[in-house]
Amino acid sequence: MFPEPKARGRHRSVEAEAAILKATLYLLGRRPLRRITTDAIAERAGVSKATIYKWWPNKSMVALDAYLAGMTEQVATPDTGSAELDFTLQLKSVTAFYTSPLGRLFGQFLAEGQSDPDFLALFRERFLYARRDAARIMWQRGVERGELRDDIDSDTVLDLVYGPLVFRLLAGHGAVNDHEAEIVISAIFGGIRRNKETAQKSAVPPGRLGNTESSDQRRASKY
Amino acid sequence: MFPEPKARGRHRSVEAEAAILKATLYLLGRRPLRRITTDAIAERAGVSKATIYKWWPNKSMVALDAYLAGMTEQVATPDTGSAELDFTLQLKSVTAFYTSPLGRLFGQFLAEGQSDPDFLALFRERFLYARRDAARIMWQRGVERGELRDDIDSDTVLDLVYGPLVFRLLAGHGAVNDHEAEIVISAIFGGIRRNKETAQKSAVPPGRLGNTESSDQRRASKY
DNA sequence: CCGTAAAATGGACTTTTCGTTCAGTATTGG
DNA sequence: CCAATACTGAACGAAAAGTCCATTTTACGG
Repeated sequence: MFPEPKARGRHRSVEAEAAILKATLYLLGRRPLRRITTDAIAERAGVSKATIYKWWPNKSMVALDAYLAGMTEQVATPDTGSAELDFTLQLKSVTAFYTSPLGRLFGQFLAEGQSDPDFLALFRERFLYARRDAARIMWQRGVERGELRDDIDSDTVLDLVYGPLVFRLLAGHGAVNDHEAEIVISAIFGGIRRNKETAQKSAVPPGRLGNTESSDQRRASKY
Repeated sequence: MFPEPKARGRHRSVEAEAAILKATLYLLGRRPLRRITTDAIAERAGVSKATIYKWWPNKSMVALDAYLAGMTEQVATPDTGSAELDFTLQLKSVTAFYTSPLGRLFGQFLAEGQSDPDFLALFRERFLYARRDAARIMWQRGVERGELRDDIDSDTVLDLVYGPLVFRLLAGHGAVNDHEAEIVISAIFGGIRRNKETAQKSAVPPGRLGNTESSDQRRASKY
């Protein structure tokens, strides 16, 4: 728990560790994790490859450490008094991060995890759950204020909120931006079923069918 | 368009192609795509590796072909007269498929696509969009019957429906099964905002807060 | 019916990357 | 000083990707 400068022999080089993480982040900003080699990290960090393997089991773990270290909490957890507004701001903040060079790593890590269960578990523990705990607070506040249903599990809600844009981020269909974040949140909060409330709000006459071809990043539909 | 046995030289071996796809499917059922080698496919198919590389650019493409060929339309597109029921049945069907040996490949392909944009694009074209078009029909029917909001883009709806469970499938948090499918659909259709309708339906007294620890596959929350 | 060009295949080859090893050197506490 | 620990640099073997060339199969023109 305490800092222990009591080790017997030569101490671990903090410069080397910092250089490794920095070099890793640099490379991760330029190409996917999969196409980065341990040799490249070692060379750019000015460090022997053996030093890297002494402290990390593989490059995925180096990348995860670099990610966590380089991420100085870039995502907001707003508290405006309105749960829907909180979630909208939060999801906009998240989409902005996930489409940034550093944030794109999220998809890389999930990809890596598909063939490495241990890594995936670590990613959940050290990144995903921390984020989800923060977002859960927003849900709790909304429930306590009586704005939100109290019969839905908060984990379900988090997946409803983040799932759609994570899906888009990974599959690459559809845009991931502020506008889409707003649409997703408003749909989730109001539901997609037609009822009195939405029927009143709807600006589109009932005769007009959906499929309005609004999303620019979509191919031509067959229907 | 027509079968053309008119090629000049030696003909492509249909046995070899079939053997390659079959061997690939066999291996994909046993370990993740990432950990399957082209040599292993070639050996099991009784075929030279060069033959594989002659017809496919890499093993991901072989896997995609094997996937599409081996998938005899295992997912239903129900038409019960109720959009919510249709989507519930459909999502149950999808989760069953995605948790099956063959269906797990969905995540593998998305993972592969994170470091290979061309492959990801092809995956969208040849798999994702076909599935989405089928599901879109269900949405259209619901809109035409007046059950569903006509001011929401169908692509948004598809991401709302599939995104949450795709997210769970890839990140490995939370369960992916019939029960969760029901919960997701009912939440999406009704919305998560508390209103008269949900307040009536709620079996939980307003005084009791959420976070009921219902999901078994969740770690202990910090809150 | 035969020779030839075109195309496909098989086996060996090269290249890349990973992860390890090891001998030598550097640094630190006791 | 010495015992312990860390870092370097280079080399190594294994695994996997991808390529090359000799061989085989086929259609076509004569």
